[in-house]
Amino acid sequence: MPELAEVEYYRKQWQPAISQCITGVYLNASKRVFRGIDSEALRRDLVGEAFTDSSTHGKQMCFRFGTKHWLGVHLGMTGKTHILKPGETPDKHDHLVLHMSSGASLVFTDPRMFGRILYSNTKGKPSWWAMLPPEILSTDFTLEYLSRFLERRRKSPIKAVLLMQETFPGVGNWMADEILWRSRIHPKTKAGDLSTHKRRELYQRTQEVSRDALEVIGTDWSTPPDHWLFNHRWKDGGMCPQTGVPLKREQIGGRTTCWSPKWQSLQLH
DNA sequence: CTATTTGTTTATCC
DNA sequence: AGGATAAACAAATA
Repeated sequence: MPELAEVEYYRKQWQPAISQCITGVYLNASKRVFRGIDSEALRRDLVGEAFTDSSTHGKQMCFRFGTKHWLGVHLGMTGKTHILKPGETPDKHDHLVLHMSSGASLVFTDPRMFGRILYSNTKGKPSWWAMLPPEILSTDFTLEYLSRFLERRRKSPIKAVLLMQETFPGVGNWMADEILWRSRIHPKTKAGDLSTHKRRELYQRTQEVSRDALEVIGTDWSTPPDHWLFNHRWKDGGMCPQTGVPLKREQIGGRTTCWSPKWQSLQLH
């Protein structure tokens, strides 16, 4: 499920264990979520270290232990984090379990295993945590920056462009649809065909949807209000909250896309 | 049985 | 070279 707000929600799930020490690490190195990393080092080095910090960047999470242990968690399509109370046992898809000094355990679970664990033992930020694009709500995410990217991806449908993490870190399928609906832009519009006005609209709605999502979902996973597209977009038969007309659903940019005909008009150059 | 899934990486073609 | 597109990954759910 995870886009930027859901990722923020899942980051917070481990917070009750902040400042506790790791007393043991359970993992199964053969699971796909550990692809490309030294999971044996992770298991060996983390024991005895204290949980010192956590943060997110788009869909990436970073948990710090001591001063030089960096644990990256990407939730993929079905990843989750939660805490196991003392005495509770992990289930089939709990791929990483950190036993803490309180007796509780920090768990990363992911049935589909599109998620990924990263680990570095370095004094400063590892590259996977340092080499990241500007966040959508940062001051470096400007209209000019956004416009340059739209020009570079001018031949692609705007829906596909919004899903590109190199410039829209944390935007996923539902956020992209919400942004385009609020901007009144048809998802099939080529990125290069957006007028100056529509580019500004897209910029402002992208920041707005990020803020709204963090406030409503990122805080306590509340259900968004019915005046968002969110509650209407998931299955066939939904109605546009603005026009009352049935929403359309179709594959665009390889993903199921929902939009409101008439409300979102196709821009042509 | 089929089709679907809030994501990313890789291969292939242009 | 860089961009566009589709397939692959894997398991649950309807």
